[in-house]
Amino acid sequence: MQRRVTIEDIAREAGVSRQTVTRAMNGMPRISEATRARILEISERLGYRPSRFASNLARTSKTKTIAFVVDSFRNPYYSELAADLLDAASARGWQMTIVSHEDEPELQLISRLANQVDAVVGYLGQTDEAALTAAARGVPLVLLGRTATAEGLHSVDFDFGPAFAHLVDELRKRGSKRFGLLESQPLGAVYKPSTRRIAYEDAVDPVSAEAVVVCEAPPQSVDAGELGFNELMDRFPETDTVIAFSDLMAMGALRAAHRRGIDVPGQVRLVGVDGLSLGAVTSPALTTLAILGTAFAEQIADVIGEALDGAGDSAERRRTALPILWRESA
Amino acid sequence: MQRRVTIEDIAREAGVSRQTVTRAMNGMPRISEATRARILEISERLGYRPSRFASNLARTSKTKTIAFVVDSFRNPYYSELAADLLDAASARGWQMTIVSHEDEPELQLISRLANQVDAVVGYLGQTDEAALTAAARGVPLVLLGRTATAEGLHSVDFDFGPAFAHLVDELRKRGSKRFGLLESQPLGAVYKPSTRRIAYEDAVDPVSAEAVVVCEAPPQSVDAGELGFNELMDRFPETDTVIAFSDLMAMGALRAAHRRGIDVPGQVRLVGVDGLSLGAVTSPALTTLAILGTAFAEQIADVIGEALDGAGDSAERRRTALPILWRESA
DNA sequence: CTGAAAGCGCTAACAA
DNA sequence: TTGTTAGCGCTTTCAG
Repeated sequence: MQRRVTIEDIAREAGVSRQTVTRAMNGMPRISEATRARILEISERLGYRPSRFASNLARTSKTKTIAFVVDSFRNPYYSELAADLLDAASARGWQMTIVSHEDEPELQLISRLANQVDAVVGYLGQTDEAALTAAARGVPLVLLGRTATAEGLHSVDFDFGPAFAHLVDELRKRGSKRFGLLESQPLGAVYKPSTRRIAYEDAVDPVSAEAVVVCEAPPQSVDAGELGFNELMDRFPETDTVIAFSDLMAMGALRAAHRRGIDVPGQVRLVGVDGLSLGAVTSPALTTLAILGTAFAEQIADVIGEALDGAGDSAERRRTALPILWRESA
Repeated sequence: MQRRVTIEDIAREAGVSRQTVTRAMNGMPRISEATRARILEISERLGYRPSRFASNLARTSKTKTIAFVVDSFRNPYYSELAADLLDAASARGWQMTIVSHEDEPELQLISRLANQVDAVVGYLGQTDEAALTAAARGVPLVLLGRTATAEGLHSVDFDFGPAFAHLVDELRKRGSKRFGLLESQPLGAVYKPSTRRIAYEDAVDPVSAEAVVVCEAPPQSVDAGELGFNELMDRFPETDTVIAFSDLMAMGALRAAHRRGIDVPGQVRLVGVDGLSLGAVTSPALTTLAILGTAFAEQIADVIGEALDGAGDSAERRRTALPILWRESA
């Protein structure tokens, strides 16, 4: 392996000091155009590449980088959230790197990230909070979609309770009587009702609370939604309003409805959860309980900001409200 | 601003040397469990956060970070490409940061990135190659969707010529006679036929070559596709095969076809370009000239890899083939 | 098992 | 306009 070309080499070649090279390279003042041009020419000839670690170490204002961890980046929910977060991050002058942890064990991923970024945010599944904190080795961690309890752990969670209560209320005003629910479940896992489901059951009448289908195949997918909708309508034909726990599933339900000749929203109203922009291009466009959007991303960014500044003692914990995005399907 | 807590502070507090602290923090051997535990406790109490710049500077194997620059991350084409690229990057042990350049001038963005990452790859619009190279200050640049000519600039371009020839050929075999084309154009820009259009015109018969609609409103959008399809069918009712220059436009065309009661592929065959996974969930599913996929991402990653290793002298330039993804719409 | 010394490559502050 | 002197905070030899 070749020794790296440093400013030292350029300085020697040009017969100037390292400082002069720095000035030339970074477009700083107090240097003559002639020497700058000469140095630039030499650095190119020598194949010089600055070391960002060295420069950031020496520099007073260091660039902040945060890592956003998702399950799979192919899920539009994550990519849209990433887009929102990216905007919020660059508005604050941060870099954001996106990491998907397909196979790598979560704790290992976190400790790897810990010496590459200044904060880690994402949907982390690991429930042992002490282990998470330990793996982060002092780097702030912001958990999404759950509420942290351990000291020093930050989190932004959703307020599903009020959201479902409000949604069901509004739907009733529009004539909904019998609700049905489409939930999905990771393949082969032991079923455990989600916080969403619990919030939903609190919001609807007892009969509706029974009409729940838990889709088995590929969770959160369009196919799961299609399968689930069919099963739901077979088992609970009275259903006049279907709530799917993700927009992708709702899209599958929409497709199933088309195929069965069920008019949406004429015969069955359909509501998703997530707020995917994709939901706007289906026909009919999808009404949804919107998680995504600038508000959520800004809130996350604020939490990160405080975590970055804070000495690490006080932990930020927020709960975010979910507005209803009325479109055509309900 | 507080002075930062360093290993020095911990060492002093613990009454050991800095090296011992390093050993404790990084889980290195040759240290007793007792002192490790004590040091970890102290570092937590003091709120120590390692400096990734210092550690990477001192470390022999540095982590590589590449930046992927896109127009807007809300376009599924870019987010799917990002996902592919992310896989290729993490397989190589690289970090990837995604940057969208909404307002920031491109050259400024590049020179900013130049001291934060080890390579920049993306769809860069700037045509002045010398300016690009200068802005990158020695950091390798990989241009996508165009072919670089200047020295030291890498690129991965598409081979539209053979792709369209092959596509048109295959479609003819399936009975297509009259082709129509949907292109889109940035709002308010002077129209300049794309390389895709030129390749297309070379592939079809003269009459078909006339049937081209350039959509004006939001380029590459579903709406543009819908508008364009309507105009195309009004002006060229003989058309039996529509090629849209992006999958999103094709999705809009599909919607328009449904609304006009035109059966796809029965009356009109429809083909998109991009290979979005989204195209698999429309009904009928979208046939497309696939850009996306592991092959493209791997090719890009290879180019980046060589750029990262290479002394910067030889430039890698590749052209990638586009396979046809036959689904239901054609 | 622990410590001392010597950098990693660059920039800030000052002096010339 | 240029050079000098100190670091930035950490890890890597190599001794002890």
